[in-house]
Amino acid sequence: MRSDEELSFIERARRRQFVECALDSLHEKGFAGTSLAAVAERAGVAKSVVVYHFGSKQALLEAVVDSVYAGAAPAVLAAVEGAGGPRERLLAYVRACVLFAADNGRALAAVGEVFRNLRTADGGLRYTAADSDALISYVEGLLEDGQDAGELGDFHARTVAVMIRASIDALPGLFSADPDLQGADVADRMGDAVARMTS
Amino acid sequence: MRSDEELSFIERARRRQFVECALDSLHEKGFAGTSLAAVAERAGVAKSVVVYHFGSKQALLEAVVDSVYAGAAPAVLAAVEGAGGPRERLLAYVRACVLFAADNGRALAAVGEVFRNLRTADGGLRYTAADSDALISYVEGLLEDGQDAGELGDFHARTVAVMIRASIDALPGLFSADPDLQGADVADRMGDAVARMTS
DNA sequence: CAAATTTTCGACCGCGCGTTCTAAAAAGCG
DNA sequence: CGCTTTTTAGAACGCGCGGTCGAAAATTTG
Repeated sequence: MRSDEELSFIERARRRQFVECALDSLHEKGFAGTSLAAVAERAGVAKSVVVYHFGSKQALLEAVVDSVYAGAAPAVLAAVEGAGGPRERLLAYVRACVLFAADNGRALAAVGEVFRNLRTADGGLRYTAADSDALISYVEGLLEDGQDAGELGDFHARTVAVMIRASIDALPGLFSADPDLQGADVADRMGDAVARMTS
Repeated sequence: MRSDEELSFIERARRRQFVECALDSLHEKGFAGTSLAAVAERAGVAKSVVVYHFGSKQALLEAVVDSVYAGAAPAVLAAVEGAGGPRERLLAYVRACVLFAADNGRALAAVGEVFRNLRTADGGLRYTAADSDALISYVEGLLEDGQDAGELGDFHARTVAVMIRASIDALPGLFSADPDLQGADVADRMGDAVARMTS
């Protein structure tokens, strides 16, 4: 199976299943509570089966991260591409992130657990500041585009980008604290705040 | 020693020492890497000594949280109390938080580790959404005071409060990613952004 | 159907964890 | 000084972890 570059249909299904179980466990029991045994039990298999399909716990958790990003990125990028000017692109980005978070709180919370806790064998964090930096820099670019086009005001783009990303990262906690919150309402309010901050 | 309500001088020194070691370990090795053995090794004692003084690992980590908050709260509250009107109080709050974060990155990062990872015996998080809620609600109060006084604009106070707190919580990462950052500069820029967002 | 391959199970390994315990050392004290 | 209390070191505990292994089961293939 390692000899083949592509994964069989069954193999992909198994991986999806285990990623889903790991995602649930991360959300409910946190990083420390998400052992291979816990994931295997949710899937109803022996834990050696999980190792067989992923090779290691680290690979499983990286697959969780990749899986969530593969779902989020297209939705957000499509929204940005579909917007008119720089200002609209920024607001579309924020809105798309909020709406995604409203529907995918579990997934984002799980990714956060992995991001903050997964470490490589040498003891360093698997996902570093450089990874968050990519997201911040993207927002910073949107802001600078707006400033260059004269659509946005004169502010420190990097600082505002950090604040916007921090606000987005706080969304899973916001939605889980108050399940009655409507994604569209939060998107409106946060969009309004971002518009004020950048005008 | 349990019989006495107050702790002896030596006892308090030991506790301070172990809290400091735990704080360093949390910052450098993260929550999972901060075992009783790791803390004891930093302090140069047997791990049973740490247990002797704190009773359990959970109590030690709670002492870390209390210690940091005991340092931060007075500084921030004093700054807010010293400011004139509601608007100035809000900006003083933000500035004080940024300046504290600039000088206490390790401590805040350590508290964050405990906050997000420490769980009680039943598996639930030791520090819940209710704890963060207290901080958010405090900011929300500052915002509403400003709105009632006509000094701040018409925005959704809760949402903006969440965004401000999220931005503050992101500060340790910001400062550790770029050690050359000056606290006063960041305070100016973030204060400016908050002023825009709330005017 | 039989051989070959993929997948699963469950036992097992070494390790580090939080905690407990005992006995010795250190410190306080009349 | 001797007695008591506080503090320390270090061994031991049960446990769950990530990961390995060999054999059985299931599936694919000729």
